[in-house]
Amino acid sequence: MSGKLPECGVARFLVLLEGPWATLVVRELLHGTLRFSQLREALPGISPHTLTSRLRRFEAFGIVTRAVYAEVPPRVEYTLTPVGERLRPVLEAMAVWASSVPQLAPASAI
Amino acid sequence: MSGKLPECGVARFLVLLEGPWATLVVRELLHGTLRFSQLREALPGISPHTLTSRLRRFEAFGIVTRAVYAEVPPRVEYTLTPVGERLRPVLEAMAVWASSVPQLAPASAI
DNA sequence: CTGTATCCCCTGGGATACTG
DNA sequence: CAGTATCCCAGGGGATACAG
Repeated sequence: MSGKLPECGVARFLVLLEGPWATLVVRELLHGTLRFSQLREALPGISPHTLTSRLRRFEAFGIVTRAVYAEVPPRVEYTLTPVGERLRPVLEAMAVWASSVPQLAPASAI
Repeated sequence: MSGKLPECGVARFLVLLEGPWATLVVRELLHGTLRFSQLREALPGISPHTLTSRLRRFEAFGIVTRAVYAEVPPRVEYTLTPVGERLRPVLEAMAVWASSVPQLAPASAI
């Protein structure tokens, strides 16, 4: 789908963080390393299907590392790479914008 | 779709700028007021269908104003509102991130 | 020039159920 | 616990054609 997009830097960001949940997952990981179940708790409403999908993409893009610990019960931890950490200013800018626009069109959106 | 998302500020941003083209349209309008045809030229590959769809949403959210001039041929100009202008830092942050990560996983993405 | 109308495809995302 | 497997839906986006 992204093949038709202009090849600018912003476009690469948009492909990586495609979909509403992607950014929210990154946002949680900016708090530090988290396990799969911790991400699910931190993101009420997300399905395991979606969460796995986003994490796999993040791994492929190199913004997240996946550490598996052979324990019982099993433990898997996800951590942002330095490249992923560098997304922090972007997320902060989003938050700043949102806080500066308290009332935004709700159901009026098409 | 967004009904299940957490109600945080970032989520509102994500709903507004849903889809890869949305952000790119805003990016062009940050250069100043543009006509429909100018946006199409600046965004090679976008269909009129998609462009109209995004612009209508932006109007509904109040980040873009639509000015129609009853001329022949007709002229319609789109301009960012102050709220829309405030998105500039976010786009800049995205660009900074992208420029700091020259090589990002291409076809390896799922 | 500035759209609108159809029709179609793809992918994000949800629900549910089921393993190692 | 950490997923995977299916099936399904909604909406973004493209292509084409047509209208004011």
